[in-house]
Amino acid sequence: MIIEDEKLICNELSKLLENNNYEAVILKDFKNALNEILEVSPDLILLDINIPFINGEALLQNLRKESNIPVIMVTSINSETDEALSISYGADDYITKPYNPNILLLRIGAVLKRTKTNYNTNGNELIYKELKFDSQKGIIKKEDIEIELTKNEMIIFSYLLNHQNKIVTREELMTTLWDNSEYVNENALTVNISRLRNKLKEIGYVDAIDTRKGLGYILS
Amino acid sequence: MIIEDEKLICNELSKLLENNNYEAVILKDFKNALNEILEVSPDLILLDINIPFINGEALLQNLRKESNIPVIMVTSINSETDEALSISYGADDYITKPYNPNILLLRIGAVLKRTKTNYNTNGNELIYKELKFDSQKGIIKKEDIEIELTKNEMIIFSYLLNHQNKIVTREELMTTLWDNSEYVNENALTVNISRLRNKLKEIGYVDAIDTRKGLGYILS
DNA sequence: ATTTAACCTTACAGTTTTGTAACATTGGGA
DNA sequence: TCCCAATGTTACAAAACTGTAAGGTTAAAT
Repeated sequence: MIIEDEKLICNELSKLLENNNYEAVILKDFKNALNEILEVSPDLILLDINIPFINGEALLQNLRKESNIPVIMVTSINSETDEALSISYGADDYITKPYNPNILLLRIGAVLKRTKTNYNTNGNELIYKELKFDSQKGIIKKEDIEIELTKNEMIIFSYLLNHQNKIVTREELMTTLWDNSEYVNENALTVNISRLRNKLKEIGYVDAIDTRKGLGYILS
Repeated sequence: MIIEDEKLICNELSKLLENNNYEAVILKDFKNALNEILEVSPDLILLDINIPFINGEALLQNLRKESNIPVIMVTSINSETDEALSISYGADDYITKPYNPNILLLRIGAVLKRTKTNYNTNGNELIYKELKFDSQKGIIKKEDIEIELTKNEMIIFSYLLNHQNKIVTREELMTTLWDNSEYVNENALTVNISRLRNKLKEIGYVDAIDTRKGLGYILS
């Protein structure tokens, strides 16, 4: 979605995007911008910071209260203040006019790539050696073999993956698993670790999770 | 982690970061960069593109084969070619020297914020109106109330959330749920949707998931 | 207004998940 | 070397999850 008041630039951008297999929508009603954005729910917004009737930064700030749709700010002036503000208000990137079309496309591609995790269910793959772990469905894939993890195993494995090569304390894991519930046996964690290890063993990862006695566990 | 050959800049950066509650590590052995990075497993890398013994772009390219650690490229020349290359090789952002310390900090903050989904188990929160959904643990929070979703409900709700305001076909959901398994009753989806709706109803979201007969479902 | 395919609800039983308990093992310090 | 706290394993029963079937409801098309 293009939010920009100069018709000429709008059309240019539109063509550029459509020539590159994006679907472009131009926001018409600046006064009703927020509603229109949420209605259309675009995959990405190109937002000019200087448009009549509305303050681009304020719009971004309001949008961020309701949505994480990626936003690339387009600024006329290469002002560091604008840049700083855009980023702190939640823009995903910014570019200054006049822009180089190729760079704009690269930036759009880069933003979409790094935000797609939030927009595409299949973007949840974490990689561990030869394994791919779909942290949404809790499925570990090794070539053609697939292993399903239970919810607890998923939580533990995700946590370890996200802290690869770092020691993770038992307490951290306890909190992550049972944060807000009543007391559970300390041993419940040990058992769940054991179960996870067994599943990893099935696909040849025998010592993936190492115990550091007195400290915690480490995935390496 | 700072990857930079000018000692002076290294120290400046180090101080700046530590004054702002980051932990800074300076890469020493440029020839063994990739191993050292993976060993240290930093939360973010500041990578100068022009360092001796190694080509910054090549390093980034190699790093990206093994890890998604966020990288901010630091370039001396404001060359559009560099910029374009960095982004296409997988840098998360870039900044040109001489940099404004405040902007560098903002950019670091922004990159960490948007990438933390992959690095921090608590970064998996999706927002839907007044609800927060932890898509990792499958917990929906509304103020102080919490509701737990089962694995199937999690998958459906995540998918709908990621396609908010868009019609999602039953087939899409079937594939997402049972992609690689044997045949399941068409009705199994209906039942799971029904269960999810009931849980949403418990916290006051009665018509959150709307049926578009013949087309699919829409979360709005 | 009627029809009918699409969708919903409920109950149920097979299966999986999970915390607990009881006992086994381990590794680091004294 | 011995000891013991920390960690592992196994079995088990309660609880949760999930697909199916059977029958009900709905809305779009004729």
